[in-house]
Amino acid sequence: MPKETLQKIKPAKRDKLLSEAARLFAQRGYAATDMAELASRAGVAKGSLYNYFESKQELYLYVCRQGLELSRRAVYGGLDPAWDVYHQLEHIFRRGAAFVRSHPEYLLLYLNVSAAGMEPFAEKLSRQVEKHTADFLKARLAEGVAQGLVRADLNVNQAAFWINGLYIIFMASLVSRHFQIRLREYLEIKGRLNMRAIDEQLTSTIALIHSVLRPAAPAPARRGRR
Amino acid sequence: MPKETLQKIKPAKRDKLLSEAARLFAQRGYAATDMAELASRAGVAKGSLYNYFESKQELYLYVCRQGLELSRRAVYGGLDPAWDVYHQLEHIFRRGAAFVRSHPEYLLLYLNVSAAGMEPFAEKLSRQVEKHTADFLKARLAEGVAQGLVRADLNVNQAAFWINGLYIIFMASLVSRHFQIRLREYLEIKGRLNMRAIDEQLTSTIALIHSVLRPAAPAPARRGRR
Amino acid sequence: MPKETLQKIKPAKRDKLLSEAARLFAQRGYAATDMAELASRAGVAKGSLYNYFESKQELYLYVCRQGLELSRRAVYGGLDPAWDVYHQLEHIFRRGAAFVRSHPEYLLLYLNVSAAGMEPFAEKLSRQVEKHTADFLKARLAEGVAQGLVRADLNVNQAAFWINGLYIIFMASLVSRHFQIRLREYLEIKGRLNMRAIDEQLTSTIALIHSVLRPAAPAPARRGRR
Amino acid sequence: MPKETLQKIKPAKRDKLLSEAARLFAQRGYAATDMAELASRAGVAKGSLYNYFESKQELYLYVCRQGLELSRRAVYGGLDPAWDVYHQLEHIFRRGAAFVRSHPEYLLLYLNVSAAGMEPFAEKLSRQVEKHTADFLKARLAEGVAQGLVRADLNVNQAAFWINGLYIIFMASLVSRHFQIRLREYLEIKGRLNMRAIDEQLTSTIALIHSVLRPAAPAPARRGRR
DNA sequence: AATGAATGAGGATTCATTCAT
DNA sequence: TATGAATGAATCCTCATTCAT
Repeated sequence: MPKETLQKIKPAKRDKLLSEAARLFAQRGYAATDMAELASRAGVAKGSLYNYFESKQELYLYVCRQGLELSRRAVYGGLDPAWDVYHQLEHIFRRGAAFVRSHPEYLLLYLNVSAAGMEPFAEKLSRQVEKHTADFLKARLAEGVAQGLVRADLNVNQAAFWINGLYIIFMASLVSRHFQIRLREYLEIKGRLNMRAIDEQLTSTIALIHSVLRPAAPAPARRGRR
Repeated sequence: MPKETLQKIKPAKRDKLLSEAARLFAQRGYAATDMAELASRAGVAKGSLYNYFESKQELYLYVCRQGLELSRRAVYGGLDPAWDVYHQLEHIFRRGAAFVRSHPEYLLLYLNVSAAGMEPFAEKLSRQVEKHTADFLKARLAEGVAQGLVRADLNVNQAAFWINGLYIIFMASLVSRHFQIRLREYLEIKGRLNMRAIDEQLTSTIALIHSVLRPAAPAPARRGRR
Repeated sequence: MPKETLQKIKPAKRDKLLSEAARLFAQRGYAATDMAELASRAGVAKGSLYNYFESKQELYLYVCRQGLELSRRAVYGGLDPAWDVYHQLEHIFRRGAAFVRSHPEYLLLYLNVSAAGMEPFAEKLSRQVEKHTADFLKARLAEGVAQGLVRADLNVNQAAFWINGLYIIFMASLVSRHFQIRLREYLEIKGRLNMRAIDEQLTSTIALIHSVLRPAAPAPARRGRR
Repeated sequence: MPKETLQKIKPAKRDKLLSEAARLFAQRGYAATDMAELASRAGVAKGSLYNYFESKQELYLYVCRQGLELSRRAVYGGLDPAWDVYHQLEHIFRRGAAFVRSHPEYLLLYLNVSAAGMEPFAEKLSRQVEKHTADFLKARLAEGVAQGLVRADLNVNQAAFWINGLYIIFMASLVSRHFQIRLREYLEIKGRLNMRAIDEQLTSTIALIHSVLRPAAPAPARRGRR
């Protein structure tokens, strides 16, 4: 979607441009981001932006898509298909949190697509963004069911839906001011939001998912477990 | 925070203004909302807006706070403190969904506070918004634990955190284009998002919460525990 | 020129209004003075201003004229026609300085008539303002000449012109920020502008005028003076 | 202080802009000057003004400073340091009058700095404006004293102060409506203000200065004093 | 291909004045 | 007569985009 010119410039320049764009859009939001400021931060002439992209919108879309790509690579990279559902889920949550901490801009961009006035972007991005994770989660859950690791009566789609829901809320709590404040209010954290608190919360969320997915304890042996 | 003049105008006019403001801000977002258009939609002169509010910001804040108030009344109204946790939770989810369906604007405003560039608003609104629900959920859960209706080993704060997280994601799915698309993707809904689908999802989310909170059930011996 | 209504209100109220108007117009200038703020400072409803005056312009003119009246009374009051030119001139300079110090607003209004964009006001005020002083000075100088106190070859009109010029510059130095800065630069005053410095300057200005008006020393006795 | 962009445009365009700005600001005053109108008069887009200057204020300051520069060059240009005080003073008065007649806008801008509400500009401009002339006048007078051309008992600072005062009033009479009216009133000029009248007045003002500065003249014994 | 000056629609806010109460 | 809410023209400034160099 960007012009071919974008491919012709030095990769370092392109990367600088795209990462500054991601940072700025994430920080200010789409409307409040100034193309002139973006150009100057990226060390590029204002006019050049329009040599690379048709418009601010196109640039924004491209940055979002690229962020999605990066996020995916970071989160799904190193994932071994041989692992069981639980292992894979935990991997995703932990890698996701790590990536979001080092690159908050991409999650902020994601959250922004649900903001008011961003519908045109949602139309173009949302399905593409969600499909991958939805398919992945559903597949893992189905496998889990098949392997007897997951309750057989689970509604796989719904489970994927709320597992991802928890993921979103959790990640949002790491980057969005609002969700940070919310987290602190719920968890009654007074001082700084330290990594330990986050980690505990992460662990507990994963445990929650486990406890819901796990097949009901075998009927005859209800006693004596744990 | 609004000027006193706001209190002196005819309630019908004020209500019209505030509801149009909520609608417009929710639809377009803060930055993209034009005060002139708002004025004309509200049937008021542009200058009059500034007789009522110091600035666009103040108006926005007021509309958000008012939306919060309305939402609370709608959601918590009719709630009987004698009900048990599960009943109360279900009431809130169902009333919440109903209110959000009839007044999507207020949830959209809520979602917007977490958007990029809205940090100044988050600082002023978020705690105020979240505290009420957080306190309510924690109190109900604690009661539930005391009554033996909820697992004794539950971390109440964390539980409140993710219950509300599910609530947010669910409600967002009713109003935000992005979350609608996401819902349809996860639940594989092809046609229109009908009320039945929503209701099923609601029911299943409530069931999920039940299943997590419920004490591990020693089937034969429900009596006599604790 | 103001509406009759102005005469019907309580004198205290009217005085308050006019003095606040003078202060505000003097401080901010015509354009930057806000009728609403003026009303509120004067303890009067905004609408009432328009019951008393047709327009901001009319109010401004009235305030200027009233200031002129007050200034005159203050400056020319207590002046004894029996005094000689020099005595009368000194009286005027000293009374002028005293009045300007206690009511800077009126001199500021005067200075403002010469500002850009104030031509419509100049057309209506300037002659009226200047005529009185011009006539007075010329008459005194002519008398002085007739009495042999003033050089017979004096061009009375020109002398009146520059005597008043010195008066204006001097008084301006007491109230206008620009002329204050100028005074301090010329007189090399570092600290605060104290009353003594002002008084010295006043005395020296009067001496200057004396020295110019005084008839040339009698030819035969050039030696031995001073 | 202006943006670098200003230096990069065609000089003709820049000159046109600055001279139109000077004219308009001088005519209307700071507050009443409309940036849009200025732009259109200068044959420039509104937005371009903001490519050259941060704000209306900055533009105004720049125009004033530039006017000061031009005035100085016009007035002090062609002045021979070998001339005596009187010659130099006369040069300055005559050149000043000529410049003010051909470029009234700059003197109007100067006068405006002393208007109400212009204090922020006075703080930034006044000392800079006055220092040069003050220093010049004092230096010339001191030289005059040293050369025996000026009364030894002269208070140089005060003399410089009122000589410049007369200069200001005189020049103001050429450009400000108010001071024009005042001049006509004092000098009883009925018809148009012709150049002859101005010139006479100029000559007489210079004569006045001479008469005050000149050492008391012991006619027979000019030699041998001090 | 890169640059950055030029453009002008757009948008928040102010304020003199009007007018219904 | 007093009031102050209502009005909308006016004004500063921003910013995406274009285009000449």
